[in-house]
Amino acid sequence: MTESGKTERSAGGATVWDVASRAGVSAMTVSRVINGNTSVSVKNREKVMRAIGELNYEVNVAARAARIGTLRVGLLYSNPSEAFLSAFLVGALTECGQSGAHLILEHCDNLKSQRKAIDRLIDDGADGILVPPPLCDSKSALRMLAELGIPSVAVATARPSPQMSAVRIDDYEGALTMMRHLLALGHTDIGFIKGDPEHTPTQLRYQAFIDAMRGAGLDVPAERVAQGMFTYRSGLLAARELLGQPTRPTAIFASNDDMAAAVIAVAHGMHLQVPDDLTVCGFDDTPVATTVWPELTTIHQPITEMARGAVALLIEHIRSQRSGHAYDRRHQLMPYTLVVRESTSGTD
Amino acid sequence: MTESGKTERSAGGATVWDVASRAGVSAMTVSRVINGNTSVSVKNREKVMRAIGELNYEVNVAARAARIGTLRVGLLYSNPSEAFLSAFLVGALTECGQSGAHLILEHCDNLKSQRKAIDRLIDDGADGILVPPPLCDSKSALRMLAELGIPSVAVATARPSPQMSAVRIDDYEGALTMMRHLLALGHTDIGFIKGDPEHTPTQLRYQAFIDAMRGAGLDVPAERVAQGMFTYRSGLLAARELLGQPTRPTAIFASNDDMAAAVIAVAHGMHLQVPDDLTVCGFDDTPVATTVWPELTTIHQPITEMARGAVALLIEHIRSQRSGHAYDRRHQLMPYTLVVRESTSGTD
DNA sequence: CTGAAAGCGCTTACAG
DNA sequence: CTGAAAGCGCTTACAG
Repeated sequence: MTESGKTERSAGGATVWDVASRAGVSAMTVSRVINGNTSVSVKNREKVMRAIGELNYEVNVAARAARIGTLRVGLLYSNPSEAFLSAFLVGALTECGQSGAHLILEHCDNLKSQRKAIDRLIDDGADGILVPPPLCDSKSALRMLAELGIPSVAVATARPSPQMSAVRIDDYEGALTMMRHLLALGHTDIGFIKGDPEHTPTQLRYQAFIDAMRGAGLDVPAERVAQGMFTYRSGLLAARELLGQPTRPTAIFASNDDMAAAVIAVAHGMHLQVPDDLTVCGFDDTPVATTVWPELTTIHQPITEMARGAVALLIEHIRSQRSGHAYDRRHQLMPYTLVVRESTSGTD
Repeated sequence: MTESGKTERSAGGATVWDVASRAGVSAMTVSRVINGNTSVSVKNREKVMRAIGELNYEVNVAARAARIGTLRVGLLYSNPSEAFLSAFLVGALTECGQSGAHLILEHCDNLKSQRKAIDRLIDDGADGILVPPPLCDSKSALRMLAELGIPSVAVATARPSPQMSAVRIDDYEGALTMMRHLLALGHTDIGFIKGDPEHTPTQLRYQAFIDAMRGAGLDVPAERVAQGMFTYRSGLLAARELLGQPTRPTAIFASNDDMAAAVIAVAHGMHLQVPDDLTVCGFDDTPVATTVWPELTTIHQPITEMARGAVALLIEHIRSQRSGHAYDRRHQLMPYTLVVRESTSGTD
């Protein structure tokens, strides 16, 4: 516990001056390079980049923030599940921490409060706004943001607007991957629970189900599809509908985890063993997926990473806007993962 | 979107110099006051405090971090529920963000990896360590930390060690509050599901149940108490045990939400309506409490706030240690709340 | 395209 | 107990 440790442990320790002298340029040039400023000769830029690599230089975000003023990232949210919000916040806060930015939160419900929440965010000095679901699918919210011209990034929307940057997974491919898993297990009679029609992923996940069934030469009778709303309660109803048929499907694909958890509860109520008597799977990989028993096979949507990416995109946008550059909206696709747990098994 | 906005919106804008000139002292004295340094005359301290209030001064954490080096807060975690971890991270990251500190995570399972994880945390420059459950109840982990003499704070342990600061709720009083709710609803035949015996809150929550029953002049037959492990699955087993008796209790108090969610699932399986046929309640108020239907009546444990408090305590400890002061361990009790939702009702 | 200077707000020695 | 000076690492005008 010596006092000397304090400085020694400082991350790397190289400064813009170290990089500058090694590269044979001024600190200013180094600063310009690390901030993506274009007015640096290719030659100098390369020299600086090399020096940065050799010295293992990392910018001191605290010092930068001290000079530049702390960036404020606004988060406009309505009523996502708590689990989603937590995962999202972890990612957003982590990235903000690393960039020395502050996160400010604002909640809203209806249209009128959307307007107010956005105004409050801007009054509080938000330099850009993060828009998670379901707001990222709200036309009115997106329009307001566009009119204000404030940098914003949509997260986990399935149909991103070209006007705005977005970070998402491919919901269609994700659902297709789950279907391949079920088909590979030998299931041919599969039920599906749709999500809230207001959310953009709903249609894509359903379409993947239909396409996969057709692709396998299988019929989809109307009684194998139930409407849900992405809530546990709606899953309860949908599961009773699907399992109350004269003949039962051997598997149910619920288009999110909350509804899949409800299917398991209903199945248990009917003395059906999961997965022996009924295979169940969800989508999203939220905490409930590992809370219930058996744990859910699901598609992992990397919410935390997506939030990090969204903050990074937002900061990039704000930066380039400040230095007067044009900024092209970016649509970033993140990788999803099929997570096989105990709720799915073969048909034999 | 004028450039001028950038500076205007800066938080308040008052600096140590502003405060100093208003208080008629030097910037140094102001700095000493805001850092809790003792060597300032009472008179000057008061003058500074007044000036801070009048100017609405807030220290610029970015500038401080630039000068002092970024503080690193280590988080040593093993296998809490994801929901707990998320809520905890949100609080810890928020507080770290506001203090300009960085959070570094390290995971461990068994004893050997505990040692390694702590070493890694220290190698990575952790200035202090946060210890959430269940590690905060691990004697070996606490001993290692004590031997190293590194500032640490236990969170949500029911029996805090006097050697270490701790932030927690009163588990006994919390459980008592829930019992009063059940008793007030008219329940006299109440089942209880105990938690993992290795966790310190387990005993206290159980004791409160026993004491409340005795206090109301009610018996607690052995078959009204089942052993759980705080997991959903153990709750499934415990619920079957409790509800499989010739006569059923009218209410079940599960000592956490995961187990309470399992009780609801089992009850539904037996065609019992919750809360009409069976009242169910949990403890902790984790996301699952609002995911299941009906939503759970539970005791809200303010994990996010507790994590914030823990980080604040830790930073205070590190600061005073650095400036050579002794630091008294602090045990902070946070307020819990009874949250009444739809899973509990009266007996008539 | 490039750099020398001054400064962001705070704190660490160093004096008194 | 108190303060004048120097500096943390970076960036914003200002020159060239």
